[in-house]
Amino acid sequence: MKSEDLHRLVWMSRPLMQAAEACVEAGLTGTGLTVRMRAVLEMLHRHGAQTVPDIALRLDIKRQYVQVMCNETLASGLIEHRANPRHKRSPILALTDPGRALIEEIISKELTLMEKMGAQLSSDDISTALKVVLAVTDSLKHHAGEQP
Amino acid sequence: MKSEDLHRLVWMSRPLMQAAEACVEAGLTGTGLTVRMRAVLEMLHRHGAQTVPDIALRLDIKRQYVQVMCNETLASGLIEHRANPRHKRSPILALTDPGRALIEEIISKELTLMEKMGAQLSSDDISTALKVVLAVTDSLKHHAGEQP
DNA sequence: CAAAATTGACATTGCACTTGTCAAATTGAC
DNA sequence: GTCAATTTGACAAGTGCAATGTCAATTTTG
Repeated sequence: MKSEDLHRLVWMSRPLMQAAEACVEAGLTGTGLTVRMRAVLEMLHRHGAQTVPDIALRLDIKRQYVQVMCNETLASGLIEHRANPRHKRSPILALTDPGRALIEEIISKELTLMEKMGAQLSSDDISTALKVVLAVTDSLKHHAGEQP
Repeated sequence: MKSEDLHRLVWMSRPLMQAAEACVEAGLTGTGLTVRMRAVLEMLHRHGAQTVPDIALRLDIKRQYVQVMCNETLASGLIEHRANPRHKRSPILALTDPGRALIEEIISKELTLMEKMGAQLSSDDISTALKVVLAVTDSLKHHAGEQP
């Protein structure tokens, strides 16, 4: 039945996330990257150069922690400071060439894995699943927002 | 495209989980229950009376932590010890009447919420999404298991 | 029966993130 | 332009979930 399936789907999110993070972590061995650093690189790759508070907004975690993540990544030389015309105190973070090469390689490797994993699933089913998950996440967020 | 959708789906697991846990937590206010205690009650409700190590296996977390969760729940009177014929040292945990009533009420409330949220989604889409998520979780687990 | 495994209890630790605070810099209202 | 409010980076402390390590009691197995 519909509600039971939805309930099961929602409660699968934790095992799914754990399995996903374990895989990502496994794919990172040898790169010297941590999962946190990967997240920073991906944000800059997907949404372009931006400041620490921008990333914090997108990841929905506190800017203080994102600062730590970014400082780590800066130390690795995979991202760098750029002058921010809109705010002298808050530099824009941008991928360096090695950083861009690395995150593109990582994402490409992950996509290859996704291809293998999705081999026995239809395109339609996958896009349906994505649609449902996006909708449910949105509903849950709105509901939790009203609740308190 | 297929792999990109799958990639996005996998990375939605964290936001989905966070939204879900926030909603569950919100639904628990007033019951005096914590999310951990709810998990214990649900295990006993779904899979019947069982021991701490059994629950740990099902939740895939270490028995030592499950022990703590269960001791908390025991203190609340929502579950109780039963003699274990197979192991004197390891009592079987069972729902008390208040415990059963409470977890059934909570799950029923959650299902009602799922009904509302799933109103604009088709039954087929939801069961497809569940199928995909289960398959992907399984694939990821197997992949991570081979990797090291 | 002796050795190995299971279990509950307790202590310690790690991790991911939050919260709080400060000072410097920036922005906005007037 | 001036001054209060906001933003930002840096640092310190705290929180919650869970892993890890260990011990003694018990149980299972060879």
